[in-house]
Amino acid sequence: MEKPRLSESQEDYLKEIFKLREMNETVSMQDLARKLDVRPPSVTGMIKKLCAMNLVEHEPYKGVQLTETGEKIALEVLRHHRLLELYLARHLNYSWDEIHEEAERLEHVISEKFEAAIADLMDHPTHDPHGDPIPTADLEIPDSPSLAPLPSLKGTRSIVIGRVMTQDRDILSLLFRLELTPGQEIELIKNEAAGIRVRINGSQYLVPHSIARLIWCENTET
Amino acid sequence: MEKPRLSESQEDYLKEIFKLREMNETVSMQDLARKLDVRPPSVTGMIKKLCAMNLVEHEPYKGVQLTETGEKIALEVLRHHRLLELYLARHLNYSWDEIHEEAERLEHVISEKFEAAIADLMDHPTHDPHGDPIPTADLEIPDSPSLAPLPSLKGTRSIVIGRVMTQDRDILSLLFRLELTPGQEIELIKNEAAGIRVRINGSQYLVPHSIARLIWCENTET
DNA sequence: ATTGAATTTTAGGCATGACTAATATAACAC
DNA sequence: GTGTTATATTAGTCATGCCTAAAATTCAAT
Repeated sequence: MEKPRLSESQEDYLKEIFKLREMNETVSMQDLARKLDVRPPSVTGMIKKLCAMNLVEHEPYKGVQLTETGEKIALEVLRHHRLLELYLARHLNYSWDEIHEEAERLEHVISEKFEAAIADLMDHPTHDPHGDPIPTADLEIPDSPSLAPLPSLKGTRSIVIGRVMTQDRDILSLLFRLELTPGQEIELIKNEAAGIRVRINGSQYLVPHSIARLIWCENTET
Repeated sequence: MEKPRLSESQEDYLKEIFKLREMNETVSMQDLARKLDVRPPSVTGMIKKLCAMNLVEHEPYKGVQLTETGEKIALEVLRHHRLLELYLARHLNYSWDEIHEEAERLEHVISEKFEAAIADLMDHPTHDPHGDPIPTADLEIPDSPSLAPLPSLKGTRSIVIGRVMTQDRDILSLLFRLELTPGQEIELIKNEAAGIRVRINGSQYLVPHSIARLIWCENTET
C-alpha cells in the first residue's frame, strides 16, 4: 500500500484517531471534532477523504478506525512529535511545558533526515519527557512498563512515576515544580477525600484527584 | 505598524522580494513568478493582498518594493532561514547541499523561542554556511566584508572566499568537494578562456566561468 | 412502540492560493 | 507614429479545509 503525501490537517486527523483509539474502544466523530478543535461536519468531510485514500475505515454512526497504512502514518507523526519534544527539552533548553506546542508545528515539517539526526544524537530514546513511548524507526511501539493511574494505587509504599497524561501547560508546569515527573520516585502516604497525600524528596504534598488521575505509575504490586 | 500573522506563502513572497531587491534595482512580477515557481497572475493577486496589508508597494508595470513593515518580516524569515542552515550543518551533521531545503520548510514554523535558542547555542553568528549575512535579533544586517565575484579579480594573488551565491545542490556539493567554501583561502593563478585557474591547498583547478561567477571573494586590493 | 436527545450527515458557503485563457499596457524597433 | 513583443492584469476555475443551518439517524427512556 502506497504512502501518499498528506496535508498537515490530514496528519493531525490520523494522529488523533490513533491517540483516541489507545484510550477508547471506539472513536466517534464528535471525539475527533473536540480534539481537533473543529466542527463535526468538517470531520465527516475529512474522514470521507481519508476513507477514499484507504487510510481509515468508517462505519457510519459507528466509529472510525485506522487501516494499516493509516496507522503507519500516524505512528510516523507521533514519532516525530515525541522525538522533537525530547530534543527540544534536552538540546534547546525548553521547559517541560513549552515542548508540546513547538513539536506540534515541527512534526509535520521535518524530513526523515532530521528525524534520524536527532534520534541518533539522543541514542534512540524510547520515551519522551512525558513518559509517552516513542515509536521506533520501523514504527513499532516500544515496550513500556505497565502503568496505572495514581488514584488506583492502594497502600503505603514507594512507586515510580511512569507517564503524565496531559499536555496542558499550566498543569505541566505545576507538576514540574512539584517534581512529579517521569522517573521520579514518590512515597504514597494516604488516600484522602480531597486527594492523595504523597512524599517527594522529603516534602509532603496533597495531590488533588483531578491531577492525580493524570499521573500514571509503575504498577509494582505489593 | 502592526505585524499581522502571515501565511507561509506570503512570507515567501516577502523574502523573495527582499532577495531580488538586493540584486536588481527593481523587482518585476515575472522575476517573482520565476523565483517562487508560480504563474504571473498568481503573483499579481498575491501582491494585491500584500499591498492591502501595507507590506509592499506596487507601481503597476513598474515594480514592487517592501514597506518598512514588510522588510522587517522578510528579515525575520531570512534570519530564521540562515540560522537554521548553520544549525543544521553544525549540530545535526547536515552536509552543505542539504541545509537549504530543510531550512526552507522550517523557517516558517519555528517560534521566537526556537530562534533564540539556536542563536544562543551558536553564539549569535553573523554569517551562514554560504557566507550570507544573518540578520541580527533586532533585524539589522550585519556588516560584511566587501566582496567581488571571482571572475572580476585580476592578478596573481591570494584571496579569501566570502560567499557562494547559489542554493543548487549539485553545484554546492561540487564546490564542497573542491573546498571552494567561505573562509577558504585560494590562490589566483590565471584567467583563461575556459575559466579561472586557482590553487587550493596545493591542488590546482580550472574553475569554469559559469561557476566562478557564483564565488564572491574578499576584495583586497593589490 | 414512541418520543426526545444526542450524534452524524447533507447541503451550501467562504477564504486561500494556486491555475488557464484572454485582455491590456508598456517598451522598443523601425 | 506604428507595430511587435514583453510584461502585467483581469476574469473565471479549481481544490482544500473550514464553517453554519438543516435534515437524518441512532439510542435510550418511558
